[in-house]
Amino acid sequence: MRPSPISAGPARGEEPSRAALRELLSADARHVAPLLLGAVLTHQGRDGSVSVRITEVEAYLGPHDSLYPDPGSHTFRGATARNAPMFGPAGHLYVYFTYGMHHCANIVCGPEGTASGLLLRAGEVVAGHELARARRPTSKSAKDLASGPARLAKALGLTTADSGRDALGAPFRLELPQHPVSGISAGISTGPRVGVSGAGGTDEYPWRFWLSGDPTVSRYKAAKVRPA
DNA sequence: CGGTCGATACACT
DNA sequence: GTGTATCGACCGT
Repeated sequence: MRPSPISAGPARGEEPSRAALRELLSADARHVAPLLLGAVLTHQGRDGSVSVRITEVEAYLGPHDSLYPDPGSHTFRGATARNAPMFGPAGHLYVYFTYGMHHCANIVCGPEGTASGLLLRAGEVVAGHELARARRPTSKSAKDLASGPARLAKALGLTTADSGRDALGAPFRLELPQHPVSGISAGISTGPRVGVSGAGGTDEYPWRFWLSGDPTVSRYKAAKVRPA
């Protein structure tokens, strides 16, 4: 068996359509973001299937691929056991646990090793409402089912057990929208990231992307400032 | 609808 | 030991 070629391209032997999708995701996260908006992520769990149309994402950059360091990124201080999937190939999931109770999911982007990705901040449940509702009994309306990063992860049934798994293959599926070529970036807004304080949380870094006017997009809240 | 606050356990220093 | 890429309950408007 020959050693694998030195190439940042898709894995050998991958089905062409999946390889093409992975190639698209292997671009800079800030360029991938508009492609992911409107895309549908499906998770087929043992208890059923839920599909979410992604309406809001945030780019997090790796320690070496950006013009500026990104202290808001989990990869800012290098690889750890938790963030290892971020250093892997594009299209895989990085799921982390935070605040003692919430899971949040990212799609890894960029060439392998750059450790950047897109946090899935909000979406609209487009299939599997009953299961999503069962997973999130506290949601008051359909639009609340995945309107927030932890809500989205919960609705899709994602946990840290899914971190590192390929979002482009079973039991997952990722379908990009058929954007008219002329309107790829139409209806997309950008702004500062949510909940990131200090550098990377200001509008120097407008790395939050959402579908303009979409009702599932979370309202902007400035990073919490603690009293002196 | 908007602001405040407590809960919770894990990763990392 | 410290801080967290958040949520939901509660309260006032």
